[in-house]
Amino acid sequence: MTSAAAHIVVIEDDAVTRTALAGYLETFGYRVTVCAGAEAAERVLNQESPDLLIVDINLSGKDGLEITREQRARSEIGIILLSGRTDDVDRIVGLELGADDYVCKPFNRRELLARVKNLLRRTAAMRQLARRVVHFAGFTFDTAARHVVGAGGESIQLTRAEYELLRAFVLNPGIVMNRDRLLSAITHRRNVTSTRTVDVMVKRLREKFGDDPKVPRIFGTSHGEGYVFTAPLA
Amino acid sequence: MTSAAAHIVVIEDDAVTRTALAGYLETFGYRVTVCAGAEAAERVLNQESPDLLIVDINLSGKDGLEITREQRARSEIGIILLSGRTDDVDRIVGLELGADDYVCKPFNRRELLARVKNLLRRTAAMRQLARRVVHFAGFTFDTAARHVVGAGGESIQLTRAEYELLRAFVLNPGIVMNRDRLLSAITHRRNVTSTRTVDVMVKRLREKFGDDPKVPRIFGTSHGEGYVFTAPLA
DNA sequence: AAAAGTTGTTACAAGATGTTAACAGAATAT
DNA sequence: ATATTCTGTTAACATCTTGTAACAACTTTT
Repeated sequence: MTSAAAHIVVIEDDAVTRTALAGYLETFGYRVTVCAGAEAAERVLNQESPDLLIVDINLSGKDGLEITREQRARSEIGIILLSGRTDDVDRIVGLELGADDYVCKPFNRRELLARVKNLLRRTAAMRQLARRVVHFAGFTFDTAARHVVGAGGESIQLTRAEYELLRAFVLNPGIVMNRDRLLSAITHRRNVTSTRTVDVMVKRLREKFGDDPKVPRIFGTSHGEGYVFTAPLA
Repeated sequence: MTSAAAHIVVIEDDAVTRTALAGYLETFGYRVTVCAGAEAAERVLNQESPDLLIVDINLSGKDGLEITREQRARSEIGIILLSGRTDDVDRIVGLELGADDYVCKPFNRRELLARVKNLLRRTAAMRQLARRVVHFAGFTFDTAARHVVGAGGESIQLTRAEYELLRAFVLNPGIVMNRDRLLSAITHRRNVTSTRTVDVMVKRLREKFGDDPKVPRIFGTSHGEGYVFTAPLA
């Protein structure tokens, strides 16, 4: 598995399937966001960069095929289509639009999980090959090398958790993230309860980046809500 | 897409299906090698590095699942299983062994083609890595000759285990691998107790490549999870 | 302004990794 | 065949990382 929990977005208008699917995937440590329709999903897809999309093909409004076409045009995100019908045409059209997989309902959960795992393994290589370097507040953050260089060229060493946290921040600039979400980004253990861990990690990041908690330039506090990455990304 | 035609190996004991499939794929410009069984296929797989494997699950002798297991243990080649039966168990086992897809006979040719295309797109990034000679951090690693040359042209001698470990790293850049996985890459024993062996091997690799564990440029540590290859591949 | 709740900071214990040394078995040379 | 060298593994201990508790400082609400 890759380090941080993979983020899976489920777009499904049937509430029962939606909830069951999300619950099942969550027990395997994935971060799951559920959407009832294309509109809600697009907000998520525009703000974040999920790793995998599971889409019902028969949605009211914009359907699964349309979503597949749009997403594939702009990203290499993994796409699994769900369908109630065993319809050859739908399946072939979906696959030809670039969906990676097509699963018919009622589907076997274990099978879907295996497909999710395999597809995440495939897309992980692609995601990592696209080396991303981010600049902010004079720092240079190489996400692939897990490495930060300061304004003066000095190397800043990050621990694993600090790296994951910083990555979560720069992937979601300007978005307030609550502690649960940040925690799921930095921890690999399942049975963790304390969200105060996040506070401590943020403090440690602030220390390494010289950010004053009273006047934060990079890691802002949103009282009662969580933290935000506020530095301009260059 | 890569410039050269993708190479697809079809392993299928039914001559009719085999020929039809090969002919169909060839009309789309793929290079296709057909094999009636596992033995013939292994000769091809050992000599060349095909891009995709289409395997019938019910072969006499070594079956498709066994082939899947073996191939997945040593490469990231794309694998599509074919089956005459609509058997949930077979399908799930196949997928859990790491097969990328599972298609039931009689299959729709157009559907299979779409799946082949999609899978080749996914594995393209990985095939890029499977090159014989890899450059990183000033070193040149010839995977076939098991030989490394440093920036100054000096030869760096690797032991078998070190070579296997380095190979596992280079094939999975930027992906955190846990000790079990790394261990299975360097050892072929079954009854392994301690995974600390990996730590020692990583230390020795770091020594030979001049990588400081406190500021790792090549072999990164992911606390609580494992190790990552973080050097940019050129 | 006091109360309630939230966040910042510090210190510490548990857990994980880095490193060295030692050793048995495998490979190689004599 | 025997001696020698090399390799992979294990154990032990030093060092680093991480999660948590406790309390101080701060913010919001009443």
